[in-house]
Amino acid sequence: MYPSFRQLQIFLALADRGSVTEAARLCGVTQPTASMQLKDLAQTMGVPLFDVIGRRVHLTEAGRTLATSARMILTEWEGLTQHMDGVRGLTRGRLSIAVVSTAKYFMPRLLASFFKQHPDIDVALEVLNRDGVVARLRDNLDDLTIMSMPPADIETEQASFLPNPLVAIASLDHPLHQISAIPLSRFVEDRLILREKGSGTRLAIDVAFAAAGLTPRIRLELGSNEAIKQSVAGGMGVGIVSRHALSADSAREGLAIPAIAGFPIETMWRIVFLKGKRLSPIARAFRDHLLIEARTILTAPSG
Amino acid sequence: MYPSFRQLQIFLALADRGSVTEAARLCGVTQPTASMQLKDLAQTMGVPLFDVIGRRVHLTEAGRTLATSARMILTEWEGLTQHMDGVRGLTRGRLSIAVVSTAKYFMPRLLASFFKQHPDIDVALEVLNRDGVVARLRDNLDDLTIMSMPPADIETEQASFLPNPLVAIASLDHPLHQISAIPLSRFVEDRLILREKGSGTRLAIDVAFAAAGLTPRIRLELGSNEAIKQSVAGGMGVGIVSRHALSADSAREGLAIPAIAGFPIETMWRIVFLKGKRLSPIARAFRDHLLIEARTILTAPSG
DNA sequence: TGGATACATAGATTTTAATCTATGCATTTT
DNA sequence: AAAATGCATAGATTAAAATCTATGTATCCA
Repeated sequence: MYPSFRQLQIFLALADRGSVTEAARLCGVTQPTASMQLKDLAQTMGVPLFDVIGRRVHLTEAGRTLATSARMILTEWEGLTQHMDGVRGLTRGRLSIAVVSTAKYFMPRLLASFFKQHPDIDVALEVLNRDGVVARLRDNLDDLTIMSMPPADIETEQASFLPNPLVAIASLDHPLHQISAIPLSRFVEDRLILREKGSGTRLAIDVAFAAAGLTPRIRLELGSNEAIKQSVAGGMGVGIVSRHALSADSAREGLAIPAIAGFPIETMWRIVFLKGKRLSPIARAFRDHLLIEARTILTAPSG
Repeated sequence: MYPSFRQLQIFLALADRGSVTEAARLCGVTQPTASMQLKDLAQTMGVPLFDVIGRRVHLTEAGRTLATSARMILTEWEGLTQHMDGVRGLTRGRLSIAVVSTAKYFMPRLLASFFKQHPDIDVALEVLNRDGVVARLRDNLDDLTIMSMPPADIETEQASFLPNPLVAIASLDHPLHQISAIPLSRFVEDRLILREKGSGTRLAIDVAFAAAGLTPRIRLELGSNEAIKQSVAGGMGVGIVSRHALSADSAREGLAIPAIAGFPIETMWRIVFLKGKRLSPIARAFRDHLLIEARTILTAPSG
């Protein structure tokens, strides 16, 4: 029913060279082997592919047709294996990552350094809030996902690669700054400006407060860190964001970080993927890149 | 190094159905067999092609790439086998024939009746003088050749399918017509108008004359039967042509056939091909057609 | 007419391919 | 928790694939 790729290869060699012996040599087999394979192939096709007149081999019409198809098939396979070699060798391929919104502040720099090492790789970076990322994780839509609060109801493999401290922020003129060591109980007297439920930041905050036996009172629930910073700087209240959401000189943004007991809330950025998933070589390379380089790159002068 | 077509087939089934068990059923094998084949294929590629999360199968990026190539390869093969089935079933294909120039008078009718039975067949009909046909025969450029005088220095297979009588012709007012039984010796007193050396007609004439211990004296040597007929009708002398070159009513062309001893020179139209050549199914069909139908068709009212 | 060349076949061997049944393990559903 | 579903592995069997050496036969060339 089907030929073997080897048979096609030998047949193509025959078509090119016009000689069974030559074809055999080209394919690294003995002449009888090639002869046999060609015979089998002809039988598979059910039509004579060539005839031998004297010591010369002539392809039949059917043989020429087969040669064309065989060439196409082997070329296709050749291209595919080269592509796969590239993937294995990390010179090309596609890397798809879903990250939680706060990660957008540092992922670009990590990606940039990865690009330098693997210039031909395509990266698709999906930025969503935690719920969105978890949904993609569940459906196995990405090579890797990045978040701080992996879901407990899905079996995953995880690797931490960077601290993700959540800090309290207040406007520069907020009364909180007059106190030097602020107890958490004092802090929660204010109603807070926080990320929405469904965000990782919010989940971490809720978990931390619950552990202290407290529930935060919410003034404003916002879908973006920028919106929170703007609101806090505008004097609408105190908030909590990841330190990564703040620039190195937060005062310039009109924000200060009061020293509050229990802060920063220490979480970690994690690489997360479904348990049992076999990472592609590229994904593995990127994971290793994060594990090894994240601290270095993000504490360098430019970061 | 190479996969098997079967593996590609199973993998495509997997890609379509998203389940190993389904793919196995589709390909008519047990689940473990499919599982094994897929594993082998992945190993051949050197890259994971899919991962199993829970009871769901997800193709990897590499898997999708392979699926595309596999689909192309199997489609190509599918098309090819259909084509070959057509060739085997004589519904399509190409038939290449080289015929000696005199055969052009009757080949069209034989081809027409063959077309009726095999309408999708392409025919390439090459018309040359005998030397040209022999050259093509030697190089095995055609499925079949048609001639009366096969070369003796090439080993060929032959089959006669039709008489090819060579007749003497003279103009209607030629003095030869006053004689009732013309001896050959009288005939050769005239200088003759004949086909060129290298034509089959000429060769047959030379052979026949040599057998009678005579050599024809040549007045005019022409490359076409039509030219000979015109010259003879114009009174330039007597000639010899195949009866096939004459219409049923030769008088209308200004020609008569004097009754000369030794005429007509009886030769046969032959199907000729190199010994050892394996005829394509179409060529075989056409050969059979000639052997069976030639007399019938050419003696029918229209011929 | 030898000698060289080229394809085919025969016979044998070794490998590997393809497949099965049985079973294990994880996940999903009831 | 039990039943059902789905993939993987183990172990075994059978088939056939791929290959070799040796040999036969036809052809071409000098």
